[in-house]
Amino acid sequence: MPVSDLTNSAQDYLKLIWTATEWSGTPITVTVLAERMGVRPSTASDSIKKLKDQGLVTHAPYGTIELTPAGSAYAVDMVRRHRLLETFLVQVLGYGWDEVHDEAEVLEHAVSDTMIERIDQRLGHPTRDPHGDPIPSADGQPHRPGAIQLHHAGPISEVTVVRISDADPAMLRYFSDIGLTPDAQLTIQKQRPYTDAITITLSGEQKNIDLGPTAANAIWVTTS
Amino acid sequence: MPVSDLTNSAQDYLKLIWTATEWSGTPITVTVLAERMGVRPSTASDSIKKLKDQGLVTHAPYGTIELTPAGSAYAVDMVRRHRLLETFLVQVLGYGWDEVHDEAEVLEHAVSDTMIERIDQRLGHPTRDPHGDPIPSADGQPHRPGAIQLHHAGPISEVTVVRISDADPAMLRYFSDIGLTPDAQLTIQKQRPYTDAITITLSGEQKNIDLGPTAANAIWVTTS
DNA sequence: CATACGAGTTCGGTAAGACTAACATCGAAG
DNA sequence: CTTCGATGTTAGTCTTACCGAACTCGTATG
Repeated sequence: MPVSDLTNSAQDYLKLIWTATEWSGTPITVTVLAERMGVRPSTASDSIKKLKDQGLVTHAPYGTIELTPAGSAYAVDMVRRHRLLETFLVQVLGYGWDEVHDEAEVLEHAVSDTMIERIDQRLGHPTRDPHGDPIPSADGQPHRPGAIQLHHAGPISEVTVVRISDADPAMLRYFSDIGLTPDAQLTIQKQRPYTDAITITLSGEQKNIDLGPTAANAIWVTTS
Repeated sequence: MPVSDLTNSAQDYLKLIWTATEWSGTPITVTVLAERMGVRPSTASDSIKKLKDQGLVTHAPYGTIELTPAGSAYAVDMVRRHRLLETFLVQVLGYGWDEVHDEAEVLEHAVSDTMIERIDQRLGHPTRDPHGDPIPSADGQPHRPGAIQLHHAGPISEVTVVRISDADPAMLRYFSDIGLTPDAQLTIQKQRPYTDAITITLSGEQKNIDLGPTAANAIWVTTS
């Protein structure tokens, strides 16, 4: 049963539940789901019930939301579509990495399986999208278990940027400007106590950069 | 007001009304509209009423359907989207000309104006799609007034194929196989009386090809 | 350990777009 | 000039996805 059997809305919910737990293990709540989907909690609650009836999520009233294997498979398929499209837009149509998210958000529901395969082929089966997020292969889903948010990394360490959340285009443009992209190396200078600000230096430069909590939470790094 | 302000359904109706009169001057009827949209006449009738309320078509009950200038502008925009996408799929993703119609039908509602412009640029501002249909420029709509259906061309004439309707993929594959594509030259050998069949020869070959009325109506030619 | 408050749910209601069934109109043929 | 069949319209219903309002759960705090 192809992912196109689901309504666009169901595809969005599944993808969102999956991505919410991709980098942080905490399961998502109805309220957060509603916020990210731009709908009221009552709507999200309704939708979850429908997904449950279809066997795509498990959810006891007032309890946590988890994907079933079937739901997870659909979610991974949507994530694959989204990230392949983002990569395609950047590499073939000259988009900037800050412009692709919204376009891919719409396209992922519209393109056929055939088109996704041809895009994958045309791009040479890429494994990461422009933000560093892994592109699941046609079957299973990979993961990058070692990564943590910059915000939670200890001081002093030399780290490598693994992925940057694609949620905020303006923030992405700023990161572009200062050279902060996936695979960049950086040093965490200090974490001031009682501040959420964090100071970093990019490898090869000596300029200090202060990042607030929003930015520091959007950047995932690894110490390897 | 961009075309994306309309519902997908409204976009489809306008495009269909426009394309129905692009090559033959006769205005479309509710029943034909319903058939081509794959809906019941009652649904088409409802929809036309809504389009009328929005000032996009003129329509007296039981009367003919015509686009207003505003409706026509939206329609041309949709046609441009469709044909640019078809061209893009063939040239960039290696689709066959018989595969692109359905994919473009969905994508035309999903891609942004920005993406359409980048595709246009990437393709070098093409003027005809893979089936020979003219691609309207960003503003006005062109036409190819001299063209007539092969079915209505007199005998003996040497003619040039201008466009081939993209409605039937199987038929397109057959045309491909025998080398019948836009810009092909052909001679009409004879029109048998009391038959809808027509016999043609492609330039440079001597094999006779018989075409039934469906095929002969899908091919538009010019004598120039 | 009671309760208040935030999180979650349930319950009508709306809008778009589709359907079926029943009704209205037009026009051609007798 | 009437009638009948094809074409078109109206009315009522369904589904999906959303909303607001009112209700319920459960836990953190006083």
